[in-house]
Amino acid sequence: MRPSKRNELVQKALEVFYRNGFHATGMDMLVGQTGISKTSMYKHFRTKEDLIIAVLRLRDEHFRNWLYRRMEELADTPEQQLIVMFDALEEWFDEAGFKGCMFVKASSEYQDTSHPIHQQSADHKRLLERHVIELAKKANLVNPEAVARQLLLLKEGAIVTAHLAHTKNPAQDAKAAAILLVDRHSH
Amino acid sequence: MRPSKRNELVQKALEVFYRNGFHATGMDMLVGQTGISKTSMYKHFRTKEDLIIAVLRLRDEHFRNWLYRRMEELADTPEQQLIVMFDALEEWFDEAGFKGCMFVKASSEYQDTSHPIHQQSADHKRLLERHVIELAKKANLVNPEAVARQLLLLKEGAIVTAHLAHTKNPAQDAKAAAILLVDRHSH
DNA sequence: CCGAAGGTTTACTGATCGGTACATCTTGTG
DNA sequence: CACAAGATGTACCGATCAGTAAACCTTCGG
Repeated sequence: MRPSKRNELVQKALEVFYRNGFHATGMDMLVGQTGISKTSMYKHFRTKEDLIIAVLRLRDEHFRNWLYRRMEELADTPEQQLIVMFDALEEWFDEAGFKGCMFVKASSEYQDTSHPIHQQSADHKRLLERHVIELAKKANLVNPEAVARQLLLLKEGAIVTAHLAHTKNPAQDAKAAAILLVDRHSH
Repeated sequence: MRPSKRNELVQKALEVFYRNGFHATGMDMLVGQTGISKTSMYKHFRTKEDLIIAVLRLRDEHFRNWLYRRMEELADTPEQQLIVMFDALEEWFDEAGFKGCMFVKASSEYQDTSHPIHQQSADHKRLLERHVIELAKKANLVNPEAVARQLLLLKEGAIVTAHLAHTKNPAQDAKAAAILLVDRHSH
């Protein structure tokens, strides 16, 4: 079983699911869009849900890697990295195919908290939170956990709002609030 | 055509869609859960999408009425009303069947910006924004539009986070940040 | 060159999707 | 009560859903 085919499937399925939604994307559409036969898919993944979970794992890896790296590229100090997170988000919002957070959408379609897909989405958010808390600690902020959670509320709000597009630039609104929050909690 | 049956249908469909999702809820399930026959449904609504739009309209009315009223009950001044919005949200999060924002979920399942369901969701957010901006103006805050948008980012973030449940109490985190924001913009 | 192991494709399954035709029942008016 | 108008329920439509059986290639040791 060549792993390259499997990776190719997950990669392409990610694009289709992100663009089209989970329930709205049938396995037959996946066949058409990926050029991979259905039987091959079911050799690699027992069910559609298993495929979605693999897709979310890949998305988690890609997104966190991208965001963390971009934050490091845009600023040197941990304090500034927390702020430029919102510049990185703005870049993402401006990308052509931007359609909001894949994990929010996944948990919207699989709402039961105990559902593996919902839990996978929650895991992603937990990993992000841990990283931002670490940065807040490195920045020597008072009450780093609380600041981190507040910054992440701004992040989630900005993503949702950017997708619903009822505000011109949520990333910069969020950044302004973030600057205030970080400033207030620095020594 | 008795309007009461129509209202009953929309009301019950709202509950099922909210609990179960839009694509995941078939018309047959709706028949089972509402006790209303499919033909009746299609006499009132040409398509499933039309029904969903009616559901979202009702949800918009109910939710905004509830939130606005609750904010007025919990505080007297416009400035304080902006703050206690997050106490009202917390009450919502603690309700038994809480499953996040119906409009975020709708726009997650109908992603195309030009889709009527997506636009309906965007309309709801716009109406909320207008109201919060008015409050910020009444509170005599500097740059009321910006503060209002920032508060709403916190609101959206709190709702998403409460649904994904990776943080104990997003409403109070958001409230703390809101107090800071409002304080910073008051004269 | 052979043959077999294993991945791939075609063609199909029962179930369910959104939506509809038509017969039946309910209701307001005389 | 009679009767027409309109709402209702049953039974069904083709299309599509997730998932599968079995024939079909490809590849590699000998």
